[in-house]
Amino acid sequence: MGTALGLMRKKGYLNTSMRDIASSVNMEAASLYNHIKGKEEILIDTCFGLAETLEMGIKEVNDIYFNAAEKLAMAIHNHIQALTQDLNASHLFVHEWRHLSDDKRAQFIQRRDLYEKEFRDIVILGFEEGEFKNVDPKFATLTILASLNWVGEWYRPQGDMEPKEIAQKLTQFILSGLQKN
Amino acid sequence: MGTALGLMRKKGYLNTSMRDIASSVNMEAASLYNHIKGKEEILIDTCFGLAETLEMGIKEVNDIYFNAAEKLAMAIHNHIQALTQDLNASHLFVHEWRHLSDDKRAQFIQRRDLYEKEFRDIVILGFEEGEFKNVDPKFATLTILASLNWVGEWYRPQGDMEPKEIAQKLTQFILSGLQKN
DNA sequence: ACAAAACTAACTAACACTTGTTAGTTTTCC
DNA sequence: GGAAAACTAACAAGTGTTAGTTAGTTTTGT
Repeated sequence: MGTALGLMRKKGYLNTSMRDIASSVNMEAASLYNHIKGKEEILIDTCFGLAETLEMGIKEVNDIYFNAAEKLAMAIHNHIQALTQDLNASHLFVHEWRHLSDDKRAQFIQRRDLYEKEFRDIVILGFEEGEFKNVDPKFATLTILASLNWVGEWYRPQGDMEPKEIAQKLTQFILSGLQKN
Repeated sequence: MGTALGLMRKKGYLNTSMRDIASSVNMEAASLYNHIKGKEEILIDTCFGLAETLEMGIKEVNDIYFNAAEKLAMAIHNHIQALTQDLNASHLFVHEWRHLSDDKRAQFIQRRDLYEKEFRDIVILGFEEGEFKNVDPKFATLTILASLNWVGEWYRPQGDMEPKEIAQKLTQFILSGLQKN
């Protein structure tokens, strides 16, 4: 069902009809119901699937590293890997989760907040180590995640920057900023 | 028509029907057409209105300051002021412009790219001055703008951080990052 | 000043179309 | 032969928008 995700990224979830999806695979809309329960299943599976990948990524980070700078670098790397691996899925994850039904949306937000907290803990750890500045952790985390999630908007697989390089530059940027010294 | 923007922010542009908008102001859908040409006009006016505000903001920056660090600080400040001034409009500007009709969307993207270029020129200027690192300007600009635009997602007018303070922290973060030294 | 005309902004009703989904039927494949 | 997967047809609801009308207000001409 990858082509459905492509359509949804291009036209938006709400703007993509079951008939659109069907005709993109030379079918009738009704036939899709032999494979999925309904339109929302696509959104649910995609959003929660990527959520799981990201959660595994951040768990791995905490298992391996001990200091904040290394943790952050690997967390960023894993996040970018997950996002760039399927841009169509990323789009649904970053933008279209709003259109999940009420209960699913609540679940999604909860998991998202938990993931955010893992990042925030790294920022806090860095301060406790004396390595990071005494910034507002919530503010810093939101700003970091904004930068990461936006990568899905401009990254192109055949472009001149690979995910690994993007992650590395982002880490550099987030750790030491734009200014010299 | 501010309540229409509120609905569109809450439910999404496509998910907000003319009947929704009408009943939020105790009217019939047809009556709205005495005031606006159609649903898209709301999206057009909002997206291009905010675009104009932002363009004026960046023009002002270039009129007043000469060095890159000051320019960047004021550009960030103006951007945050514009976005936080009307969160409903910001949401349409950041997320829903995709649903503009083809020609309007093309115009919008063009102006957006131009605005992006103004930011990029500041980054480049900073390098030429010897004040900024030799980063990839396109990458840096996209990352910066991602951080700025995301503010609309978490900023709350009655919250504990004012736009001015947000802009200041963002500038600090972008210029010198998270790490000490 | 006052009737006539024009304008504003609301209404009801309807049009033509699209939406996600279901039921029932036929085809395909092993 | 029987399950999997396609089909046709239809449903009930919702979509943006237009037409035609009506009441109340404002502008105009004499």
